[in-house]
Amino acid sequence: MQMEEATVRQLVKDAESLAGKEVLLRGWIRNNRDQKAFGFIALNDGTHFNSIQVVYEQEYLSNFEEVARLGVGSAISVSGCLALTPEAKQPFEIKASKIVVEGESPGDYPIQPKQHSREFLREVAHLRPRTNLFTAVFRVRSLLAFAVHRFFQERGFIYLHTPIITANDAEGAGELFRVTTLDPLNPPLNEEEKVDFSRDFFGRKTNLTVSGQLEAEAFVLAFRKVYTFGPTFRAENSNTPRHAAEFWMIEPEIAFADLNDNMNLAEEMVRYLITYLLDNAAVEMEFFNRFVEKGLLERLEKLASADFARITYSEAIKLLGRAKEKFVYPVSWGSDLQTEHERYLTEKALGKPVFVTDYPADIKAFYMRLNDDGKTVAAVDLLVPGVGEIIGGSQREERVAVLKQRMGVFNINPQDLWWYTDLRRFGGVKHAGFGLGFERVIMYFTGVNNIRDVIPFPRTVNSCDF
RNA sequence: UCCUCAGUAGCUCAAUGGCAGAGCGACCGGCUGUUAACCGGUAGGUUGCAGGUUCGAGUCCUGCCUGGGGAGCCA
Repeated sequence: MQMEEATVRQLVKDAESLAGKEVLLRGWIRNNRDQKAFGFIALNDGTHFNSIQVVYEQEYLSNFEEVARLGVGSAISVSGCLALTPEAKQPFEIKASKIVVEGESPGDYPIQPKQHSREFLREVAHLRPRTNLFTAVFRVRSLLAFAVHRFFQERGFIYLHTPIITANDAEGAGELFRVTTLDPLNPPLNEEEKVDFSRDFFGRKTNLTVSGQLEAEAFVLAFRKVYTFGPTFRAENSNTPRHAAEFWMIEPEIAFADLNDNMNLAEEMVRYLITYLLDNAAVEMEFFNRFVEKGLLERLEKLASADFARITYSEAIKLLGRAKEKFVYPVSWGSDLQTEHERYLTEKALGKPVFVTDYPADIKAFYMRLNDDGKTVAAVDLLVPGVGEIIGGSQREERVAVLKQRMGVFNINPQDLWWYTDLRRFGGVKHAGFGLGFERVIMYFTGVNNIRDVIPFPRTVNSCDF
């Protein structure tokens, strides 16, 4: 008789009613402890953070010896009876009547039933999803991605796929990855003996996108509310726990909206995501709270209920000027906030997430709307304790004349972005948006403090393994 | 890119300039309810790489490589 296959997720949910029933499970061994005539296997079947204890006995298994020798990492199918064990560490276990070895794992399997360093696990990135930490991290990553879509879809946003390959060279958001089919050893040359990109695949210089914002602005003037959620590429030589060459960014854009609407959206979104996680990943969050960052849950619950702070850049400068803290970098109006300043603001002065708005125009991008004072732009950064900047956004400059003047200041030829200025000519309205670093949100919500540990196969400077 | 710390067994780490070790893992054996099981035994090393100082270098010096942390850039 073919037994119906069960999952650990189902068992956890319906343990009471399934007690005494025969079930079939398939999964991977996390730990195997054999004794003379019986043994215990911690089995993880991938459907739940928790592993299930399988009890096997010589008396009931024809292949007891084989099972007892199975190493960590081996794959098996288990048929057995679900037994409630209220007095034990685990609420229930499986008494095996049959175990089929699906795939053995020899003694050089690198993952042991103990704590490994994150650095070591990065070197075995193909196996690390079989550890508790990465099981939890990538479950949360998946849940958060879904929550992002749900948040926007519930509010009538259109999900927009902006191009991965672009010819936009104008935004200045960091170094670009060139996309080319030219032979690097023998490229075609023009009359000036320089590489002739007109003979490249697209007939021009192209690169991987550093942001979908400009394209999102085109769509927001048709759909009113749009968001992008996709990979982004920066060829920066950044060596920090917060930067990757390939990461995912969420970029909502809203029309008929100003900077305040923008912040309201950002705040509502961050809160929504936290609440979603606490409601849907309780086991994983409890794990992070215990083993990754003590007090994480308390911090997030507080975050979900308290308002974020909002201060202008000029207020922030005053606040920093009055601080007793000794800063390495001087605080002065006109220069960008240093990491130590941002940390002081969000961690010490205010002790919660803070929107800093209205930065000096000189240190922000050309597309940000010039304020009436002529000195600042309607920009906003969201700073959070521990991680720093997770959101950067602005109200966009919708006035053609001002936009062109600002392009001039930044040495951008308006012809190169003719379509972008066109958007202002034809029914342009005030609009705003922001970019949210998806990985930084995961870091912030899980306490995992290195971006390389929240990306399945991270790409960073000098590292593109797997 | 700059500053800083580190690199010793598969993993986590010890070793005053003087015999290269432990715990875990692996392998072999024991154990009637374990749960990072426990107990006994065995194997396992070009001390990141290349030079140098020294009677003698894992240890000191120089360069390089790799990794962590900090800074810049940013999400």
